Amino acid sequence: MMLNDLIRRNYVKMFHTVRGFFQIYKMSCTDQDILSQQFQDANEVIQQHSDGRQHYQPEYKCYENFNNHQMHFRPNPNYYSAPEAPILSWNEMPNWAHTIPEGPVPHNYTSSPENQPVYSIFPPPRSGKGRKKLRLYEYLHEALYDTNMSDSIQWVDKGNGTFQFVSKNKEKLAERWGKRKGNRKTMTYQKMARALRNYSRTGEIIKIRRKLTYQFNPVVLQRLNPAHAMGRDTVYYQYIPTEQGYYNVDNWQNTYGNYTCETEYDLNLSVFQSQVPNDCVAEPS
DNA sequence: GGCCACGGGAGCAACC
DNA sequence: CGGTTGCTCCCGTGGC
Repeated sequence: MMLNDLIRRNYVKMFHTVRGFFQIYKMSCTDQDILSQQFQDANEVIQQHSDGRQHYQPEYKCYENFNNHQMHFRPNPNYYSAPEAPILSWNEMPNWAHTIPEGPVPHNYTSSPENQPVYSIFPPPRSGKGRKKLRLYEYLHEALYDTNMSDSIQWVDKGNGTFQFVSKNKEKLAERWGKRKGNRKTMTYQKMARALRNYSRTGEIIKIRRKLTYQFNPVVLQRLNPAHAMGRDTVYYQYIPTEQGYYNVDNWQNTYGNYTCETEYDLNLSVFQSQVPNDCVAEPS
């Protein structure tokens, strides 16, 4: 293999990796300055490891456009203050998913002998101001991907976000939740379930008519699970307690609360906008 | 009778 | 400093 080919491949691979990191990171980063700085750092790494990059069209063209655009992010006021996705075209967009583990990537996810090591690409949770507290549904979603918790909570249907508590160990999960929140008193399943029932009002999670079984709002699921949301034709169905079976995501908001797709529209738009490439030409900003 | 679901309502702490 | 949010805690009721 020619040395040039080797360098080129490594350069392209690095580029895809950084781009992938950026896509995930921009959805969770609350600070535009940090985002810009992180990406600049990544750029420096790329530049340090690529010589004669001018020979590597069209990747370099994409990189150049991407670099230019990250200076023109506009804050999205509707969601996490995430910067709007740069309108770019990525020919190999789905490839970057290989650099990111399947499933959710919680901040504090740790590797263990049972599960594969996972690289945390999210910024660590900020203590104090500027960082929202862990929500119960986030914790449950995290637990569903933690093999150590599989004796307490399990997916019934991962595709539509249906999960079930294991009767025998549900109290254990509740206790862990209480400890995680730093509660003085011991959390019980009953109290945790009360909080879950509150989610029915907002539509984030609904109770379905099966013992100890609940279902995530598809939009919530999508947000918690960005790696799954990208590059796939994901169709979510809603379980309707009236024996009508599963409903499409479009009908969710008609039945449950005020947690509508519109709430997350900008996020979803930015996710999908940046994954439908045709060429490497960026729109003028 | 035990388990689970449901919901009202008060309270609390962090955040805005 | 008051309002809001997201639980937390307790309780009564009802279905299976």
